[in-house]
Amino acid sequence: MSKTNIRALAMQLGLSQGTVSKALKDSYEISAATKKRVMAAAKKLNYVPNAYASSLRKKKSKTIAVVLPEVADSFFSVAINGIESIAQQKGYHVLIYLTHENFAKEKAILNELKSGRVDGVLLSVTRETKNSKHIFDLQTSGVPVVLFDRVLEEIKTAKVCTNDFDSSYIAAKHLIERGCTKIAYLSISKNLAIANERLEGYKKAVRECGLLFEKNFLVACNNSENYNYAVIKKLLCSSNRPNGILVSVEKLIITTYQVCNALQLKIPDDVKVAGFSIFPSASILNPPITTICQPAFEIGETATSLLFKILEKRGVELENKKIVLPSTLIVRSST
Amino acid sequence: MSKTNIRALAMQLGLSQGTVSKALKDSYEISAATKKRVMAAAKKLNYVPNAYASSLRKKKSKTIAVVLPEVADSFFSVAINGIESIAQQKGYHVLIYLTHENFAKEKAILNELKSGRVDGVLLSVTRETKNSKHIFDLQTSGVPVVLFDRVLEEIKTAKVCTNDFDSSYIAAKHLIERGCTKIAYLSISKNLAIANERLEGYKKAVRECGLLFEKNFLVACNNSENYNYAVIKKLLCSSNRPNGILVSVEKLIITTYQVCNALQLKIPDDVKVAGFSIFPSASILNPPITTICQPAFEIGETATSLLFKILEKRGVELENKKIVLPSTLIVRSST
DNA sequence: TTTATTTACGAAACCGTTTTCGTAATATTA
DNA sequence: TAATATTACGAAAACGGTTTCGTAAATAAA
Repeated sequence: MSKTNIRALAMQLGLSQGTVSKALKDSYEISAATKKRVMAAAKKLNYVPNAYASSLRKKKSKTIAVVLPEVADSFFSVAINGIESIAQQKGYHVLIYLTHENFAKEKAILNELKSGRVDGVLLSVTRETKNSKHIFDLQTSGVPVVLFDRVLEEIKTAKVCTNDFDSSYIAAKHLIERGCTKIAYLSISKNLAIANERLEGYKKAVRECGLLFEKNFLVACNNSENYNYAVIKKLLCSSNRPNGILVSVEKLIITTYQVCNALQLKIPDDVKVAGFSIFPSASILNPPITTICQPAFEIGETATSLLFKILEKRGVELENKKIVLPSTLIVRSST
Repeated sequence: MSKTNIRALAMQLGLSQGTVSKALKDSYEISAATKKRVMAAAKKLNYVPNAYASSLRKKKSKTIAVVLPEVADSFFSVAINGIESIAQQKGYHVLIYLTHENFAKEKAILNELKSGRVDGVLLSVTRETKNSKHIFDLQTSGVPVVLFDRVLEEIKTAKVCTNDFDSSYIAAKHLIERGCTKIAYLSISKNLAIANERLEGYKKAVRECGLLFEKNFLVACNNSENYNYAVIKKLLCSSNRPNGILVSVEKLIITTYQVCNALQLKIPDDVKVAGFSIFPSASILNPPITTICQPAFEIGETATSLLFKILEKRGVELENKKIVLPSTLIVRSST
């Protein structure tokens, strides 16, 4: 066990605890000579201060929490990298919590985070989250929350996301320019603001261009791969088959391609496909897929930086602003 | 602020702190009536115990750390899912630290973890890690460490990994069966045990089959995409071009495909390619790639379960065993 | 030389829990 | 009824740091 606590260290040195504590923090109250002695002894005894004792007294944990739906998706993996890189650089620790798209879990986790365990929270809500009371409660308990990617407008705080409406609109337009006349839209959630933005962007493009709009072109997918496969297959087998598909979420791209392969539909000849994705393998798919590529790393970084601005009290007033980092349409041979 | 601490709660109820504390933990010392009263008041005042005060007193943090090279890779993303799912189920918190393949960082992180911040550590070492003193030090300071995927044999502890040697051997054999006579091997590290296992598996297959073995078939890649692209290109432009490639790490698969496209080399006609990967998109690549698929989720789960067995002191003696979860070769059209 | 100031440190309170131990009040047994 | 056991709670000491405040000694100013 790391038996050397500050008391033992002080004993060894013939100093008081307080003096040792101050010396280690390079306090002006302590003479240079003493500091040197203390540092040397600390190193020799391999003294590592107890994190929780310190946090308890200082009421600062040097820890943030990241709460997100899942990490299997490329987007969140990369976002975590952005978050961790800033946090590590600031000397902060990162707790990670997965909600698995389960609202009750999100609520329970946020409630637990009132325990003083973290100084701040980065949150991307579940697909089920409609109500925001649990977030508000956490905020009023004194824990700042920054929302990223899947944000909730009604919460007053900093938010970082991408231009879902515009990029969806642009992608749909692109499909239309490439000759698509019947465009289907694969969605994953009805509650999510982000999902609605994408849907509305798509709708706007379709409306503007006077395309005919079949109700069954709006395909609601869920968490079940089998279900999604079936429902996409049904879409592509229908008499009124779409000749373009806008896929609003990464993993559905794979399913879409698989269905096309199974049905021997040629992309882009029979159907053109574009999707929201940051697949590193986008360029080597068959065919390479046109993607709306989200700045995942930057979103993570930016959200974390904003949180730290609050934590470091540089500007207390930076609340309730929304930062939009643009996605980019990368055209490849699937359209 | 969450002002309600246990003292305030006790005051409100006209009880002592100790009594309230015990009541909340359903101690036998407290009458049923009092418990009920306390629970009700706690709920009403939205009392959430301070995590660090509790940890400090109990000398248990209910927290584990996951230290790994990076999370951009599919493997680690999925492993984290496995880890988090077990941890959450046990009521533990998960701290995540990325070393970015930097040994000094790994050392610093592990040293910091002597602070009592965590009860245990799950570690997958960096590509640079040769020395294991820092791990040993952490262990002797009383923090159990379980290694996963990228393990270090010399450390006495539980280890969870996959059968890198065998699966590499099998994959190389497979390439040979498919007619490859000149097989290159793309590697990423010289230190890593796991990398060496894979290399040796490959070598064994090549040797067994009496294939000619060019020194330049062993291609050492690194973290730089540009470098890797160049070096793979050089390999495929050489007069003695290989007709099979075994790719030992996921992200190099993409580079390999890109180089083949650029050089207009047909997979699998001109070169057959197989690689270690858990790409969800493996089946829709051009062409679908034959992969050695690692049980990432299970590795994460198993490592975490082992750690909890130590933490919960069920069997103190479960040290120094290595659990091998087999990978599976999934043959697709790239070979 | 006397007074004011600065320097360098120690004593002790404090952060918010948990846990040990002691003890009235009540219940049980002899 | 007296002796013993049990029940239900309170007082106080931890846990290991940090921080406030007080104060001798050293130094500077008058």
